[in-house]
Amino acid sequence: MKREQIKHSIVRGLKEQGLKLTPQRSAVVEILTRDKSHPSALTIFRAARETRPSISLSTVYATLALLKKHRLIRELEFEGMDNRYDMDTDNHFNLICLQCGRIEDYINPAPVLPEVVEKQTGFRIHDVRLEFYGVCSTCAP
Amino acid sequence: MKREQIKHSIVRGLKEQGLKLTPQRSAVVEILTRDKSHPSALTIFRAARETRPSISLSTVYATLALLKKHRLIRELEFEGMDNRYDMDTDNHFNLICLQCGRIEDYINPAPVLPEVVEKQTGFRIHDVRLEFYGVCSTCAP
DNA sequence: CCCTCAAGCAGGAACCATTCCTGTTTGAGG
DNA sequence: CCTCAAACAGGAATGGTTCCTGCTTGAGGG
Ligand SMILES: [Mn+2]
Ligand SMILES: [Mn+2]
Ligand SMILES: [Zn+2]
Ligand SMILES: [Zn+2]
Repeated sequence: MKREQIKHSIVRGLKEQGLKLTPQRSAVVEILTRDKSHPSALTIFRAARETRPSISLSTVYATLALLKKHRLIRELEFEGMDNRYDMDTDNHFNLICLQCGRIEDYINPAPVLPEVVEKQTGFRIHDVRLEFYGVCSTCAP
Repeated sequence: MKREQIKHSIVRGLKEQGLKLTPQRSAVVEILTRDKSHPSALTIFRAARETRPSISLSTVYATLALLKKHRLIRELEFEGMDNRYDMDTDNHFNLICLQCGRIEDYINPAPVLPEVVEKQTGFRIHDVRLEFYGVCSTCAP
């Protein structure tokens, strides 16, 4: 799905749940959409303050928690690194650069199918997290 | 690789690096080997105190950090859940039960090959993290 | 067999990203 | 224009992990 489409589906998701699309929330969604590096709460906060100087870090966290709760975004936790947020909730690989911290997407043509795992193991799957850690092509050309 | 084999390779790894296999470290490794649920530092600490009542939580953390540093074990960080430790550093899927917190292994017969991703993206891969979140067969029979 | 000293340890303080709390603001609906 | 619940800003609290300090241990040299 394209980023602009995902953005609209997030906004739609908020409305469908009877939640308000306030300027603060709009700013957070906008940044999540524009910043392809899977930004952290602090990064989003700093970017949001440029268009909306009075926004607080609490509100950014609250908005991210809200979006996460309604499964409109994905929260990724790391070791020794702030949490990062992924606007794409579809199953895909994230390539995490240990040098610059950027996280890019990698759409695998033949991903592992949860259904197959469920059949084999009896484990009921809700979410999938697929990650490669390493060095991106920009950092090691 | 079998658990007993992995245990020996951890012990061997310590010796190869000129590190001491103290009773405290031995206890931590032993528990990591025995407990298939990918235990947390606190869980390891509590189990270690049964055979070695004077061991401190600091030492458990230090030992885990040491093993991690030398890539003999794997640290897994989660949202709203303590870090967990995986004695198996090979690429495999972890099935994480959101109800009981247990983490089991799933050896995929056809995993995604890092080499393929590297060739396609130019991203140099060091580590792989593959996880399914859901409910295990014990919790939802 | 004892001494030395660096590695390792126990206990507790400090850290800091995230969550929680409280009083204030906002704006949709009446 | 009023009302009131939702949302917000600012700041305090939380807690798993890391850091710090002084003490212990045991391998290796004399
Ligand atoms: Mn992504
Ligand atoms: Mn595992
Ligand atoms: Zn990079
Ligand atoms: Zn379970």
